[in-house]
Amino acid sequence: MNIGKAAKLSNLTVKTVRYYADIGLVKPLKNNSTGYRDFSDDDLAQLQFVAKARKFNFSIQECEELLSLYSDKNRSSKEVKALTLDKISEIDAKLIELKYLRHQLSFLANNCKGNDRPECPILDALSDG
Amino acid sequence: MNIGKAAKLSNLTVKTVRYYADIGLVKPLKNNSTGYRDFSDDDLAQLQFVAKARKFNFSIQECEELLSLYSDKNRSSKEVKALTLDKISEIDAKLIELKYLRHQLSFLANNCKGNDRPECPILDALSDG
DNA sequence: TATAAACTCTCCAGTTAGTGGAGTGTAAAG
DNA sequence: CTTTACACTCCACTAACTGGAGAGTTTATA
Repeated sequence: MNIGKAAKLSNLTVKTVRYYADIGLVKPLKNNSTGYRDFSDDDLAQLQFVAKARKFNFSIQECEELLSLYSDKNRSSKEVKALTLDKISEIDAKLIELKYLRHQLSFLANNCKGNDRPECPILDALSDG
Repeated sequence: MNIGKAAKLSNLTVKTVRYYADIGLVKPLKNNSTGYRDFSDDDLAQLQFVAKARKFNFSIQECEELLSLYSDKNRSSKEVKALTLDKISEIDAKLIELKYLRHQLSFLANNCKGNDRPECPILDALSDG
């Protein structure tokens, strides 16, 4: 199938699919006369896989690892689980950081009257050495 | 003062300070004979301000807005508060997204034995159309 | 059959917020 | 007087795309 169809069926943009092909994440055949990429059903499955994994916050490089585990019939589930647990830890760290940030910002916002006067505890906090 | 001192006093790297000067976020004077940047106390205050705001997740562009509000003596605190509330909303959205992600990933991880066998519900979920 | 619309291609540039390094010049210390 | 520490510019790179130009291809319509 052409790139447009592959993109539609994987919920990715044409640009993104082309990009994935450029970096070798998928390897569609190429029609020599037209230069059009030709995506097989397998290529499509890979694209769908990557699209999902990206939504799960896996980086492109991690997607590559997952893809190779995915296509390795002799894989162990251990590695995939390890990768997933790492990702969960990352998310936990990010959650802590964001919660702290939110706490600080809402404290500042609560102390700011938000009126037409120049006094602003938010700016004071930011400029406070 | 020279860039090294300005960087140290604002907890930024020299590279970052130079970058901020390049994009015009601070405007230190330049010694014509040596080419060295010369940071005033005011420049330093701006750098410290930006360093803090960046830690609060404000983008460079938002830092610019905050800086101009900061140096505008006739500013109203309204705008600053609005910017801050926006930032809090952004953080909230990100928190929801991450919590959802975490939920899904830990569900998958819990169902994956993580042994030497190839069966892996994580990969199954990713490849499941 | 002609043409217009829709699709595809490559290549280049830009995005965010810096970081790393090469090559070179300047200032301070021993 | 030389070493060391600092400063400079310029270029390339990061992640993961996105936008657009300019050109070729395929399909639908008049």
